[in-house]
Amino acid sequence: MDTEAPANSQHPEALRLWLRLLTCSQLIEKKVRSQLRSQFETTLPRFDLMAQLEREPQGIKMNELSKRMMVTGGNITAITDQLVAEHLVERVEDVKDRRSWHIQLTPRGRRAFKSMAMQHEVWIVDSFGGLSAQEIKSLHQLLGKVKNLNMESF
Amino acid sequence: MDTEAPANSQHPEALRLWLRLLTCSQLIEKKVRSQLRSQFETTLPRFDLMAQLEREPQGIKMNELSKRMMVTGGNITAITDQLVAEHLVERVEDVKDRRSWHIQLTPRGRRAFKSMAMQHEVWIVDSFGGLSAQEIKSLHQLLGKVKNLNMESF
DNA sequence: TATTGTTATACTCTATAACTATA
DNA sequence: TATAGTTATAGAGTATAACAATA
Repeated sequence: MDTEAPANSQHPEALRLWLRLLTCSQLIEKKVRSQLRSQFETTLPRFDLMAQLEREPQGIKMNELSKRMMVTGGNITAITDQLVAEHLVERVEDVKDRRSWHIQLTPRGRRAFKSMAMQHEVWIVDSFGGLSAQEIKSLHQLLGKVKNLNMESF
Repeated sequence: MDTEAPANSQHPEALRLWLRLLTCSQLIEKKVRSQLRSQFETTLPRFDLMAQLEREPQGIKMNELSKRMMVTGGNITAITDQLVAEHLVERVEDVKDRRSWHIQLTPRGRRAFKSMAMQHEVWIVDSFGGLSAQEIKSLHQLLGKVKNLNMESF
């Protein structure tokens, strides 16, 4: 694997970078989870699923949700069941393939998501509030490289 | 909260940055967790706890482990119990305060950690393998700002 | 046969709160 | 009273594998 790396030069730096990346995402994630719970009585995976649907009004198949959220299918069924029970999303039949569904936000789900998303945006903007527009851009770009590197093996 | 931010200018950028940060840490974390399980039959919190101890030969109190790992005390007890059962760490009495312990790696735990850490380093170096030393440094520095911003409110 | 989604299940991870013992 | 750690418990989050229906 690791043979091209210049002998033990940037290894400790990579480790420190990983620890810091993990700390950052944990700090923000904990904040988002606890706020979603206390303010909206919901969870991050449920919010994520609704966020996916909001961008695709025609709906998304279970399969595709599973890929995008990087979890296995059984979990998508469980989250969807909950949201259906609360009338926030619905399963719409696929006329061409009777095995699959298009999951869509209901009008109520759309309204609920909008009000959550507004607050969510405030939490996130706060989390990066000390960075300049340029710094945000740099971070985004650098993390783009990291993402591509690690998506390949996925 | 959000009043100083230049009106709706960098909000979408902050959101996109957060999604990308989360994706990156999830990709790497999934890889590390699954490798720790398949190669060493252990978990990330157990590895983390041992990593903390490795840097402090005199041992660390439960309390302090709880802060560093950002989880509540009951969980530290549970992880420690497991590692004690496998003779990888030990609880050493504190002569000055009979309520507390110093948790230390045993010699066996030290050996076990060393062999895991070598592999772990390879996984992490791979995860950032496409970045130059300069890019790693920039990322580390930018994430330092993010960390400080979000540690305050912690 | 392969694929879509479901069901059943088990385990990890975590927080909360009540508790014991020391300080 | 306050603090260090433990115990008990509940719920989130996830993966695996067997399954039914359809392709």
